[in-house]
This record gives sequence, C-alpha cells and structure tokens, in this order.
Amino acid sequence: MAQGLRAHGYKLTAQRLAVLQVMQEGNELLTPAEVLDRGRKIHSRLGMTTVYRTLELLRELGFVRRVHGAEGCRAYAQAREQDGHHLVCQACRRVVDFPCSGLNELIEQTARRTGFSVESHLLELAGLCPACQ
Amino acid sequence: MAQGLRAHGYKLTAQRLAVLQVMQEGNELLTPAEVLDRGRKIHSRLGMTTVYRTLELLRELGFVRRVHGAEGCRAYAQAREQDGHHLVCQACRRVVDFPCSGLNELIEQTARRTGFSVESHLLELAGLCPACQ
DNA sequence: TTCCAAATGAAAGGGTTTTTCAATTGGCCG
DNA sequence: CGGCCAATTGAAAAACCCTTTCATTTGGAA
Repeated sequence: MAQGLRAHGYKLTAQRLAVLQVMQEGNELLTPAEVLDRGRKIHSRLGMTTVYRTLELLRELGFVRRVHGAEGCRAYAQAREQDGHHLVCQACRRVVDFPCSGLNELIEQTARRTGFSVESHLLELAGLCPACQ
Repeated sequence: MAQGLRAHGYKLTAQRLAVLQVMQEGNELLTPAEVLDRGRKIHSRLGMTTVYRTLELLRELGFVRRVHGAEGCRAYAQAREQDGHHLVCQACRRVVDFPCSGLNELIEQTARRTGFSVESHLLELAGLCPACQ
C-alpha cells in the first residue's frame, strides 16, 4: 500500500504511514475519529484534517472503501478484494470483503428494464460474524 | 400514504401532509433541506425538526427509503416497490425502484462462504436515466 | 365543546467535516 | 551532502448538519 502511494507520486510522510498502518492492521470498520486515535499512538503528531484527507486519498487509490452502515455513514475499511463489497458484523464491526460477481446479472436485468445505464453500484451486507452469533 | 399514517395511529397534521405531498409528487432524490423548502410552499409553518421527524416516520412505515448516494448520505425517495432498492440518475436525480429478487442467491452464497448470518442488505445503483443519456 | 396526549418549532447544543493559511518537510537535483 | 520548492500538514475558524429541549399548539376521541 505504501508502494502504491509512491507509485502515484505521493510523498510517504509519517502521517500517511500511520494512517496506512492503522487501516492495515485490523479488518474492522473505523470512523475517522477512531483512525485518528489509533494513528496518534503510532505518530503522535497527527491531525484530524490529515486523517480525513488521507482516508479519501486511500479510497481514491482503492486501498480502502467507505462503508455506510447503521452507525453513521462515514466509516472506512480496508479493501482487500479488488472491486468487491463489504459484509459487516453488527456486533464486533469486523469486516469481510466479498467479490461482486453474481451481481452483474441483476444489474443488467435492471438496466434493461428501466432504460438506465448503470455506472456504479453500492452493495453492503450486515449481520453477525461466526464468533458473534 | 395518509391513510397509512392514520392506520398506525398517527395524527394527520398539516405538516405531515405537506411532507407527504412533497415525497409523493415527484420521484426525485430529496435532502431534508429540499423537503423543507418544498414543504413550506404547501404549509408555510413547517419546521426543520418536523421534516426530519416525519421523514424518519415515513421511513419506518416503509413509504420512503433513505438513499446513500454520492452527493451526501442523507437523502430520501419515495418507496414504490415493497422491499425494493433504488436506481438513481446521477444527472437529474430521478429515482426508480426495482425489486430485490435475484439478490438472495448472492446473499446466501456469501453467507455460506463467510459463515456470517446476514440480517440486512443495502443495494443502490447509480447511472443515467434514458432522458439524461 | 372539552380535554389531553401527541405533535410542533425556535433556539440551543453537539458533533462532524471542510476551509484557510502559515509553517513544515519529503525527496529531487546539483 | 545540502539546498530548494512544491507537496503536505495541523491549528483554528468556519460551515454544516442533525438532535435535543421545552413551552406552546393542535388533532381527534369522548
């Protein structure tokens, strides 16, 4: 992920590396405030503004994805699957990626029926992970 | 929809009827602020607080649904399909409902693979409507 | 008509996200 | 290695959005 930043011409600052590490070390859903808290344990001089900016940057690069769960609409999780979606545990906030294959048929069918051209889609599942059931 | 409110024991106030009418008269995506603006043309004494409360009430009753689009995460649209999802035009914000049948297979497959029990899902499509293409 | 629980909205409160701008810094280049 | 500069940062302020509070109003049952 760090190499990814590099490759796109972004500087590898201590702040970015801290946010990166936070997003990589678990697979939980994290709000910007939580990322700030955890990030400060890695690099004490880390500001809220930078957290917001870095999370959006990582999202643009496809390293993290936003999750619109029940608990507020601004949370981020690591994107492990390329072009995948999230399945979130409502109890422990653990996140699992799953591929979006199988959705295409439904999308095409809907596009045909409505005449819309579908350009993007958002799919999220919520439930209980094996440990929390 | 008004009868629905009645049936659930809610009072039919002028404010609720105004919000209701706003949500019924188009099939656009509307933010609470937009609902307030339009609602005030129908009933000038309408407050922001009531708009928020009424939209949530209508959502609980299944008359409207929240949409988490690109442009902010709090918008509402009329729910025409029972238990359906939204397809939003990115240009004109027109909204079309589509049934969620066909998604169940994907959900079950994902549940089996991950061991999660899936309790809810969120699916939204975005694109261009026939007129805007 | 009377009455009261339900409903309302203005204002205050609270939290989150963005903007601004002066100071800092990563990393290219000589 | 050291200088340089555009990229980056963060504190503070501003902007935004949503919820709570509470005194007042009101729908509709009796």
